[in-house]
Amino acid sequence: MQTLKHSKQRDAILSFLMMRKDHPTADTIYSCLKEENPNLSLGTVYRNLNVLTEIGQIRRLRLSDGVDHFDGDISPHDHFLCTKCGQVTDLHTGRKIMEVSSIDPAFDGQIEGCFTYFYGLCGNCKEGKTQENRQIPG
Amino acid sequence: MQTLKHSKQRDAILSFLMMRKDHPTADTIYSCLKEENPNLSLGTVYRNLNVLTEIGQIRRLRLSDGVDHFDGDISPHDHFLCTKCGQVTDLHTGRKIMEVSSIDPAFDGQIEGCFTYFYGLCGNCKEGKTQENRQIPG
DNA sequence: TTCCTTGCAAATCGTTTGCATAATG
DNA sequence: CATTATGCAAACGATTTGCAAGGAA
Repeated sequence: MQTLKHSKQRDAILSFLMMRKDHPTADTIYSCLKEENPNLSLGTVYRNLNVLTEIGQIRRLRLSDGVDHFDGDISPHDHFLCTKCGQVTDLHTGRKIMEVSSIDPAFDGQIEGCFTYFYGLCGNCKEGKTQENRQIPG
Repeated sequence: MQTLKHSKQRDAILSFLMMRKDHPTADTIYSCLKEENPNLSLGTVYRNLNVLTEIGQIRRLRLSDGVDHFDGDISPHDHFLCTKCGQVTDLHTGRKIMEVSSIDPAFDGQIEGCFTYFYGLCGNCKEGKTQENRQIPG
């Protein structure tokens, strides 16, 4: 990989992501940051999101809506997807990979980690407060 | 949802998926089935994959390559993604949702289930037998 | 006959890329 | 100065959609 040079755009994207508790898409990031820097281009946002993901400073989430979401919190945690409103929230669990009680003995690879996506109804939807925007988990 | 009518195309897609032990994309399904039915169209494949997913007869997997994969095995099982060659394989674990040792007490939703994606090196890549096709898990 | 499904092609949408210019080290 | 990053617009690839015709209940 080539050496990284400093860039204001990348800094802005990273700090924006670290501030948010949700998981915005490239387009959301672009719209928000464009307010402060009207010259910002969408391609730059995508390029930097890829760089930041590659160097492990952010996490890319592929969820059921088919659009990439990004998470500025790279600490180990899982995600919860509401099957009704589509909202994605952090979910901190005590799970560790070793707690998996048994792994298929036929598996001959080497596990480095895992991501778990929980699904169900979020607090609001449980009480029927939101409009439908159904997502099929996967 | 509207009533489903029988269709040869949907049947073919479903039985094709149930036969495969891997997780083909819409395009792979299309190419394979087109050999037997040259009139088949890609749009039909996509439409039926959506229907089958909605009625729960197949599972859609969104993995790190950004293309949808489909799984004809809807029994509870997880998946393993090789970070080197990008291959996706089934991984049967003894995990049950209750084994999660603790859930964030701030979470006020209702969990119905979860999917776990493991990542690491598959058996072949562990031994350096494959060509690189790096995937970033997410 | 009614309504769902198909094939085809065009449209959509998220993401990537080429290129000339600007910024960084 | 050498190299990476940017903005812009065009290109791309996966998926969806409109429409007229075909097939199932």
